[in-house]
Amino acid sequence: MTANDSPSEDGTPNEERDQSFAVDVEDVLEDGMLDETDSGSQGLFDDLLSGEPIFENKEVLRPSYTPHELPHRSDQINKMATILVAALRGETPSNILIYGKTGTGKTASAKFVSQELEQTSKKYDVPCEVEYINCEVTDTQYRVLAQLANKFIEQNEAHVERRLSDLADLREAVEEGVTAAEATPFEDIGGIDSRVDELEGELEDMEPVPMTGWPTDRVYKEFFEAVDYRERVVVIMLDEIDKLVEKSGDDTLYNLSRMNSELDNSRVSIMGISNDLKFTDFLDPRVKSSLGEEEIVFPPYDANQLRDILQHRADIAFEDAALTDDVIPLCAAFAAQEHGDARRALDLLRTAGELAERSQSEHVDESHVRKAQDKIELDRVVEVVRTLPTQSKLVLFSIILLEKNGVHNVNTGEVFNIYKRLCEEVDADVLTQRRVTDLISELDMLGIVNAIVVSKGRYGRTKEISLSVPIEETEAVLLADSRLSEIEEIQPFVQARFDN
DNA sequence: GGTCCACCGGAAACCGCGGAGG
DNA sequence: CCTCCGCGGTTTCCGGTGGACC
Repeated sequence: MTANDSPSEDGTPNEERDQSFAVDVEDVLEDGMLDETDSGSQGLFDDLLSGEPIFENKEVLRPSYTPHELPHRSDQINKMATILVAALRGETPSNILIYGKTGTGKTASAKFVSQELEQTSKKYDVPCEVEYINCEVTDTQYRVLAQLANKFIEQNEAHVERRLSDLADLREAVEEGVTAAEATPFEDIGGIDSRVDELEGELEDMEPVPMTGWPTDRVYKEFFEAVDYRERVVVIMLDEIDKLVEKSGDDTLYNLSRMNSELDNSRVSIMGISNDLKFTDFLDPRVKSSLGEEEIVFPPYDANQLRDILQHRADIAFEDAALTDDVIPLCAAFAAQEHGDARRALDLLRTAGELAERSQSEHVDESHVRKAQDKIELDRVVEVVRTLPTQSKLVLFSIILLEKNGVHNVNTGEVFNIYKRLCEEVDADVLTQRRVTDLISELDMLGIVNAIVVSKGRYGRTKEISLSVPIEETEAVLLADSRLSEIEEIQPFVQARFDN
């Protein structure tokens, strides 16, 4: 449905704000209930606000939420920690490559570990930083480098400004009579001033990299210098790293992985996160070996593990006793069928809760979960159909027209005839039957239609095609396409053909 | 058993397009 | 700037096929 529900792993850093916001909403809910009993007047929203609230904090169920505990991932987390602890000793940690399908907790675990790492580094005052980049959003070498460069330039600026204010304090102290030599390495105020000038000069040089326009090697140089500006260990987290390689090759990774040999002050370590287990096949062997020094695999969750995860989050997300007992096992079972995707399971649970809320029932029960499953499935289909290429839409529409006229298990020939006529109607070029059979097979792969080859003996051999999605909704989506919306007159034609 | 329908699906050629490279 | 190459989508060509019917 909306963009919010799309399964993107965007790392929006405003969870805390969202949570506090969610709490405010709950407060409003309470107030609303009181007001209603007082005044007795029924406004538009009063109905919706009345009744028991089901959610206590819905944000916990959203994909962007980073949990503080990740059940069944302690092995992976510990392994990451044992590798990254080198950073806290000032050594370079090995590069890490993390594999796992969507919704197996890769990003969440990695973010959790990096938060811990940064906190610990502050505690012991070891300079160590983690930079997160989502390569699906930042998908070219230039953008990756520019983003990193700007992050570090910004930090360096802050660092220099801090030093400047320290020096200003010091200058004051010296003027008040403390001998400079006692407190500082500077001999007198003149020494401090010249150091201030020096730093201000450096500050001048730190300009951010523009989002476009520079040659890539200049951006690289800029990034390199920003990182090497002072002593530290930097962990670069590249999420969806397979997307980056797919779209812009392995140059970026090559450059990043050989940086260490040229850096004087700092150390860089790369942490790649990939959905695709085989993506290293496309890499330069040198990059492959340096990047995959350590590999961590995140296997899909099974139904029991999913149940733990859901239980864990549901405790926070829902009001006490808002869920009936079978809700969580059912969500877990559904999601386990879908390759153990935890995000999917959480989505299901949240949608079930929303449906319950909307229908104003006091509990979330099994029926809501089933409805939620249907709704998510429908949303998926709508999305797939909506983004289909025009030719495929025409083919699908032909099948729908036939189906609507009571022809089930249509064969390729019939579909092709209708399709041809449709093409004339909307002024699209007509593809060959050969090609149309391929399109039908694609629709089959997407689960929109079901096509099996059957032999009708004497009367040939063909695909029997039947629709496997709800007719009305799908048709509505197709008609929403500007090119297909003009079709209306085709109905009599199908009828005529059918009469033959 | 042979025929033959009506399409399947592999192979290869073709065609426009965009991007790398001269 | 032009040229060439690779690529995805498409067309052309064609051999293949399971089983109802003769």
